[in-house]
Amino acid sequence: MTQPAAHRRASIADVARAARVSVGTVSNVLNRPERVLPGTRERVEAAIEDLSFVRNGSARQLRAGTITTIGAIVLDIANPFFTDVARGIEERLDRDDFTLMVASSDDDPDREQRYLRLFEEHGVQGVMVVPATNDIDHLLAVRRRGTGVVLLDRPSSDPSISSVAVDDVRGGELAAGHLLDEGHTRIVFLNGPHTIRQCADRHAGVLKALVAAGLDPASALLEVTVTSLNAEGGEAAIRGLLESGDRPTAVFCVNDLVALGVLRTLRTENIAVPTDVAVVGYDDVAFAAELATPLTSVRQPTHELGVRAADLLLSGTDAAAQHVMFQPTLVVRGSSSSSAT
Amino acid sequence: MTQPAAHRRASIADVARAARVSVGTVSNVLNRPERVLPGTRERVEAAIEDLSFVRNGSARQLRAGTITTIGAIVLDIANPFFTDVARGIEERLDRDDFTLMVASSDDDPDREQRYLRLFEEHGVQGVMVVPATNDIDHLLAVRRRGTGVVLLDRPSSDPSISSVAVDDVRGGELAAGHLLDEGHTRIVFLNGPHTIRQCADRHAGVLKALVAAGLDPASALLEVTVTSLNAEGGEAAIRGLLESGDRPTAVFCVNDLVALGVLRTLRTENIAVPTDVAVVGYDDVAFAAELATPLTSVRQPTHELGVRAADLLLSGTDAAAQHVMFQPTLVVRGSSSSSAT
DNA sequence: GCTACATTATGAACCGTTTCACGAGGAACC
DNA sequence: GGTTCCTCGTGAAACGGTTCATAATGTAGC
Repeated sequence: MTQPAAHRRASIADVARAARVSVGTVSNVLNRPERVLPGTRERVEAAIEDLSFVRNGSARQLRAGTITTIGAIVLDIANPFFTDVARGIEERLDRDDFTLMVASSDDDPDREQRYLRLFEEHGVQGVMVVPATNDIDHLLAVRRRGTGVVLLDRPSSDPSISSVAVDDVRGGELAAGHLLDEGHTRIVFLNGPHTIRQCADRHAGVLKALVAAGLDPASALLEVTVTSLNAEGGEAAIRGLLESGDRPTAVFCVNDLVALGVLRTLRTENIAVPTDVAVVGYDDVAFAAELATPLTSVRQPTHELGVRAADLLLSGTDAAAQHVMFQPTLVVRGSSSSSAT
Repeated sequence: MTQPAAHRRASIADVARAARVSVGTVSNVLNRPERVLPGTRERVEAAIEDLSFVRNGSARQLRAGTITTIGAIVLDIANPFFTDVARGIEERLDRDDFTLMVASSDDDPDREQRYLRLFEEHGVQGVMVVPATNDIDHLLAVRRRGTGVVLLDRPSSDPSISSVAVDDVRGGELAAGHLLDEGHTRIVFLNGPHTIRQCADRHAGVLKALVAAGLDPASALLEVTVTSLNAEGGEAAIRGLLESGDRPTAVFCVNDLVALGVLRTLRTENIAVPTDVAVVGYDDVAFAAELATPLTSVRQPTHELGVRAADLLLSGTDAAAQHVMFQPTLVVRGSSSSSAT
């Protein structure tokens, strides 16, 4: 039995040698088995097995060109919103036998760039990105070079790039409007940085609601930027507010994880929800309804978002870009209204 | 201005031509800029910009050999347990400037194979896998061919493959033991299929606790296999039990998502927790403490699990395999004990 | 026996990088 | 002025597949 050189993966040439055929034949066995005589095929297959040969994807792709993989870059892989979207994407891709690779940018433009570059250099068919910054020039460049790009959870400002988003202005408006309806006259908004479009939009929505109610945003709104968009960030933010003596009566959180941190803190501080402080979240994650004080939240069609995004990427490499905008809905629960179910 | 051929990405040769240098020089500008005279370098950089050249990752890798990426294959990307682990992995990889690609197998051995193959063919330095089956021969084969493999959340039965796991037998024992301590004499265990090692192990732990308490498992334990390991699966399972008239007094759920579904259902059915039914979950996800009835759960050091796994993969390609086993702890809350805080 | 035509197998060209031995042109030194 | 060293830049040889024109072989038909 011929041994391959130690520590070197067997190549197609090794297989060819072992099976006493040419490399072309091995390649045919791999890609168009019907073209090779059963006897030869078996010999080749035996050699493959014997040498435990694995195709070199880089070489294959270098010559063949394409690959049926698409990449997704989300802001935070630990955020249920994004993973729900990812499930939607996967579901759709599966139908066309595409595979999905997920990477997390952590809101860091550099990391986003790094992964984007990695995906592009490896020739994925397309990337779905939740951009960490407002500026999408780098994505336009990727698009121009021939890789499909779909913006996730963010309307596209450019006609050449498709996008699938949920109306965040409307979401902010729904949340703030609800709090105002409940009689609050001042809202604390625990938001992320405005460099994240969703955050800026939700802020705009809040303003819209305040103005519609005839309030002056300067006094009726306090926006606090949380350090990280998760429970720890929410906890730190609300704790900061409480310690400064500025106890809010209504808190709108940019996502449910932040809201979770807020609820947790309010409970340990024995502050009643919604009597003393009303809380509204965003995303309506699975556990929102089951919390100690069920969380009022803005629901987004996450799964559908992912499915649709994958749809756009698969269907139209050449077709004109499409911009899909879903509408969010408000789910009122006990954390913001004592009259809620 | 020279235009590259339509629909063909610019290659290093195009750049060389445009900058009137050799391909070797372009490569040097890309990889060891200090070796080329500033003037030439600038000319090359201008050409790169001009042609919006992007390295072909396949070609690069084909020649250069390695790549600083590692792949992770988890059972369910929407499960917080796995994404928390992924965060841990990322944190560790970042320190060494490695990148992480995550894929989700959905408990499907075929999908696991597909992604494993994809990762291996593309020459990742290593893969971290939560295997969907008991049989890990395919992983051994990958390891033998030179790609690093670390088993995630699953003790390795093979000396050549490192693993990082949490003692699931102990976890099952803790959960069941606690329920028995609370006075229950019959436990319903909503478990996943035993083909998933974690499920089989937790079951073994439950048995151990029952036997230690002098009970006969045949009558003191009812194991129900849930269709999917999430809230919907939990809801369906408990609903099935209730409709069959077999109302349990103590339910142990294989993870917190399943427990969430159970709690949700019990609440809509107006069944009191823990008075009528005690519930224990597994994973101690972030929201467990904040639920309407705070959920008793088995806590696993998820983040640490990920960090340690990445550690093993990065440190020891050649070093002997290591098997790390963490111990879980039980966090008692209101869902299982009226005396809990 | 000769041509015509499938059917299989072959081997070289090619994909786009990196790497490396080598050459050209100075500078430095004796 | 000749030798030695350096600094830059060159060009061709890999890397490991796929593809395609071509060769070898066999079969049919006349």
